Amino acid sequence: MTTVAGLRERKKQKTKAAIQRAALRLFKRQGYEETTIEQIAAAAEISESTFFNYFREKEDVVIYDEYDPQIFETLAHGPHDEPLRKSIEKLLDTLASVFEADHDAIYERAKLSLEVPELRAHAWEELEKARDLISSIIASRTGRDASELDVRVVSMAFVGAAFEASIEWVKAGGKGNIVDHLRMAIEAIGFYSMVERLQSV
Amino acid sequence: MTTVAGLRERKKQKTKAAIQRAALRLFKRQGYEETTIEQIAAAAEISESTFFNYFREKEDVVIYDEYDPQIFETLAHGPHDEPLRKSIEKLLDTLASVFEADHDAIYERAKLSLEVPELRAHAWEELEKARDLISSIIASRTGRDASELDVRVVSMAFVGAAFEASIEWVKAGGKGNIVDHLRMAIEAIGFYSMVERLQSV
DNA sequence: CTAGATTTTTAGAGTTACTCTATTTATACT
DNA sequence: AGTATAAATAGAGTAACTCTAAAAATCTAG
Repeated sequence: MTTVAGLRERKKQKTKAAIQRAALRLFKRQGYEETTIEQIAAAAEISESTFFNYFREKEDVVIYDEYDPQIFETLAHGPHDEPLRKSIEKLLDTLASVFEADHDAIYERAKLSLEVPELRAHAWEELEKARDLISSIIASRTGRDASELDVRVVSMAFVGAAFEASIEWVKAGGKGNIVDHLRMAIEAIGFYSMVERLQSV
Repeated sequence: MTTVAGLRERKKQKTKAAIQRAALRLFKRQGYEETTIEQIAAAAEISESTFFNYFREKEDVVIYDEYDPQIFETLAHGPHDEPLRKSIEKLLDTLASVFEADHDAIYERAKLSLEVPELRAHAWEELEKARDLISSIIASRTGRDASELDVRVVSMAFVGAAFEASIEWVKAGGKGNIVDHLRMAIEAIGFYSMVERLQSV
């Protein structure tokens, strides 16, 4: 059935990546709002229709992250009985290596996401997905339900911390280690004791 | 100069409120995305151009909240030397009375803001304003700077808690007291001890 | 290798939110 | 009452999307 990864499938991935590259280049040169889909399509040598085959909307071309599945995997399918602190450390390591491997593109996308109001609003949506993921992890660690208010609130605090950390990183021009900011943010909210408190209820 | 509040000004407020009312009625009946500006304008008996005089974009008609200034006032200009817990309690009281006074309209708007993806993303933007406000309050109470990472992270946690609390409230169909949810959320993150920790640095 | 099935790309027409400019109408001030 | 100012409107234009139908590329079986 599937030939290792489907030749067709791989080609599609390449096209998608090419569109994103072309778009980001244009955004960097002339700004997000000033760049039209028409221009992106021309630069990527595809039709406008094809653009919308790959990305549901203009914003998606910035949001789309090929590494997301990898990070998701690390978080969702780690052993659920290891201490939370350890799982988080693993996550931070994964993040660090991803950021290192593709620093420039990630920075450009992060910068856009934070600076273009429209995109910033959208970025929040992504955070809600992250919150749900964290919630399910905390839930499985504490024997609570992921849908309970206090579990969600704690996850939200974590995700908010991550958001602020990335703002800090972008502010610093992508220099320095985002993971350090993240660690500091997690400290500031006392994340681990929040989770412990959940456990005892 | 200004005749008590400017007849012109009051008329504008009325028009704005009328447009919002017409829009919300249509949104409730046929959904947000299914309602066009043309329809709203017709229902409010104004031209499309006028709609855009009052609201920069369609989303604003849901986001716009006449009570915001009041809440802002309570938060920003309270005495900066009273204990934080007391300021927060004051805020919760203000919120409670606002919610009671205009329950239905507020509920409808909250429901829309959380259910329409486009609006939900926008709602986040509002939360960032709230975060900044909280940051400046915490800053003035702790002698820290509102722009520091840990101060922002703590404020973000608070705002995230408020967001989750309002989700809970909407989920419950607007029944029950949102302020109770909020209190519980603030407890869950250990907000007050977070702020104390900021103080001691 | 060829024919048919399937998937991908494309063209093009239509909708809607929003912008801009210019004109008309309503309100306030002397 | 007449003039300055502000608000409402018409109308033309742009760009992001949606939908439909057809063309082109790719895969699969015989």
